[in-house]
Amino acid sequence: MTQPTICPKFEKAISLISQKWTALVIYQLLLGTHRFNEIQSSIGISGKVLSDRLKDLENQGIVKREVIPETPVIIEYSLTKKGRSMEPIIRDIEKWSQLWVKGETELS
Amino acid sequence: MTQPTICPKFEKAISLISQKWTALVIYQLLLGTHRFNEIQSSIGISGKVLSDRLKDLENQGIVKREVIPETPVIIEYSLTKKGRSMEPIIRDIEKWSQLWVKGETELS
DNA sequence: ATTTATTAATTACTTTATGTAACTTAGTTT
DNA sequence: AAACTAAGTTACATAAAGTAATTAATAAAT
Repeated sequence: MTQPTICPKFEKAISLISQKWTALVIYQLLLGTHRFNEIQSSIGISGKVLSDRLKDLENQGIVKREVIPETPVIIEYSLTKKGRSMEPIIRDIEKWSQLWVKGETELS
Repeated sequence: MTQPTICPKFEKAISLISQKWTALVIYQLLLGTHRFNEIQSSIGISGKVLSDRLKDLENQGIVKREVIPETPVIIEYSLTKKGRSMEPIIRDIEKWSQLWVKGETELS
């Protein structure tokens, strides 16, 4: 009995959004271009992990890293077209959370 | 300068789907009721982690665990209404993956 | 000219999560 | 009785994430 194997593309996508912080980074960048420290303080991620995530996302073509040769140098992160195409996923999670997730003060 | 803090409900939802295996378990249960070993072999998760995930999902009211008093006992897992309400999220990920994720053999 | 500050990281170390494989419990077939 | 199956659990190993100090490059302050 052969198992109906899961589509590798779907699996890749799932492992992307199942990686801690990835969805929140994308959520933040959906609001517009941000600098490293801005992302860090807005979502509360450590520098180490943010650095890792941004590299991953850049390698996957989801985030664009731009060096602005001001003094001192400014590094801007933004979503590519592929990155922006994930907006519906994030919005669905947002909608679902408002309908189904209990807030901190709500009982049962 | 106060950071616009992220909605706690949204954060909860994000941390739910950002947990490894959670989305794949839900994906599998969207196909219908399954037993422990069926889920295990269909998505390739270890017994230990599947056990953890099912407990979490049950506590959050996303999965229902039903003991069928056959001999030997059968334990069936299925989605609750809340669980089924996550279908759009999963389907969006599925759609996105087909459009944007490169398969194994595809170059660049 | 040296000290101090800032940004975008990196490094070393700790804690938490996940993976692996053997074991358990209860009932079942040989 | 020995072996099998389902649904886990346990002990141990590896990987991922968290924390805090450090670095490199440049600027501003003393």
